[in-house]
Amino acid sequence: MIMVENSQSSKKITPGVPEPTLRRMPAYLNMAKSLHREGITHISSTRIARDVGVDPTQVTKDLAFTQVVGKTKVGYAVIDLIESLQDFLGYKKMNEAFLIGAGNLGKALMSYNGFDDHGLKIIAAFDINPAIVGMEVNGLKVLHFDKFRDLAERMHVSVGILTLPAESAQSVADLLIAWGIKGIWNFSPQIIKVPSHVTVVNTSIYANLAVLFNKMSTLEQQYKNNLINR
Amino acid sequence: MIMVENSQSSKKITPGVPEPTLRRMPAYLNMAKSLHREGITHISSTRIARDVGVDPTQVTKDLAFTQVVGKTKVGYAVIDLIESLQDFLGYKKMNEAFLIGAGNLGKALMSYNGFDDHGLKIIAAFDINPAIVGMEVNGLKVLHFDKFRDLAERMHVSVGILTLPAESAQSVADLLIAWGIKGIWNFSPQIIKVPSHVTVVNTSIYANLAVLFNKMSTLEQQYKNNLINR
DNA sequence: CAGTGTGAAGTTGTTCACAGCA
DNA sequence: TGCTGTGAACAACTTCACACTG
Repeated sequence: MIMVENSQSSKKITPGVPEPTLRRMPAYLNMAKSLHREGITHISSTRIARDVGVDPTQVTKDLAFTQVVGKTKVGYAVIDLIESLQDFLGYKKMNEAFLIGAGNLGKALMSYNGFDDHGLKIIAAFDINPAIVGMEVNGLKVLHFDKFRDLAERMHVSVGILTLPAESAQSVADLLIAWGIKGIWNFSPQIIKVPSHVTVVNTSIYANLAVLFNKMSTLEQQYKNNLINR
Repeated sequence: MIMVENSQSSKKITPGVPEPTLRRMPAYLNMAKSLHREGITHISSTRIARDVGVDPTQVTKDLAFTQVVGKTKVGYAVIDLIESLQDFLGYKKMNEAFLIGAGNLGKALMSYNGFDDHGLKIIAAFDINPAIVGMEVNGLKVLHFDKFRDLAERMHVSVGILTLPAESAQSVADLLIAWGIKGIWNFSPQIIKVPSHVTVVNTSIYANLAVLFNKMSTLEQQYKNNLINR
């Protein structure tokens, strides 16, 4: 048995799970859950692959990260899969979050009840707009951002959700980091920079639109070319 | 001047723009816009790179897709950049969209006024929940999904936005496609499958959470290891 | 033989190195 | 010198091929 311990000079210690893998996992989990509801107990990576639309080997390799083991011929036990994935994705321990910017998107996230089962709990929301401060959304009152420091010191919150305009994203992020936040979920189009001990995930709505439009027009173009070329 | 026309047998006609590139472009645009507001007229890829947090060469290569040309020593003209990017990203022509599923997220997207400048206009919203049908959100009435077919036939809508539960995502997508939609923006955790002439972009909120949590705990782990190893 | 698991090959995207320019 | 632009090296991710297992 060969085991390479990458103990080269401090460049990269943990290889980490590939991001594409992480992005696929919720889809596997979702599928496993619906199979479970249907009473199906076992599933092969081949079938997961077909239903989710990726390569079977990919599924196998992805699942290997969760340390679930499949039985040859039978496949994976659906319950094991659900457990392993939930565990791996960190849906079991609760991460408490502050949300900054209670505009449309912010309010939507506050109203979103699906987070509870996915390891995230928004425990306070902030804004600076007087028209918004004081509003109650889904049982959560929107506080003035002034109060942030106070609360951040008392409660040990790990995640900051930024649903605010691009202009203020970086400066608010800096404050969050100074006050001890470990992860930032950034919904603004401004890509923010953070020190290496902090994690950011950028979920820009416009990035997705960009991909959608571009692919649509590429396809259209391709279709036109085909018509001409034949 | 060399110009390679990839006219090899019909395997891939258009190479297409790399998806990561597309995802970065809105950030460049955002930056260019804020420079423009500050009255800055020229910017180098080196500086864009530093501010956005990617490699300078990457920026150059990304921008090359938009056909914008930079001047040596000076950089790119900010106005050109804005124009080229907006054009490239398809923010100039309007794509009309139907939104299906007017729950929290659906309503949030309906209230989101930023789409107008980004080439997307939601012209109708549908649901089947009687408690939601008939509501008015941001000047748009939520219709019963029954009405969809009728409207889809009359109006030539290109984009469908799915903000509905995983269970119904695939079946609704199939209907949309049958009725002529060209692109689907899927917010449900169910990865949906479509014929090759239709584009899908999956924007699962949980996929992002998964990445955030995993990276956070990897970092934490790494930090602990370092403490021990030294 | 239908399925897992894995090393090797292939593909895509990123970073490096450097030529050319003002 | 500071910058664009590009071909070549590199790294990450995906797909292929196949050994193994019940």
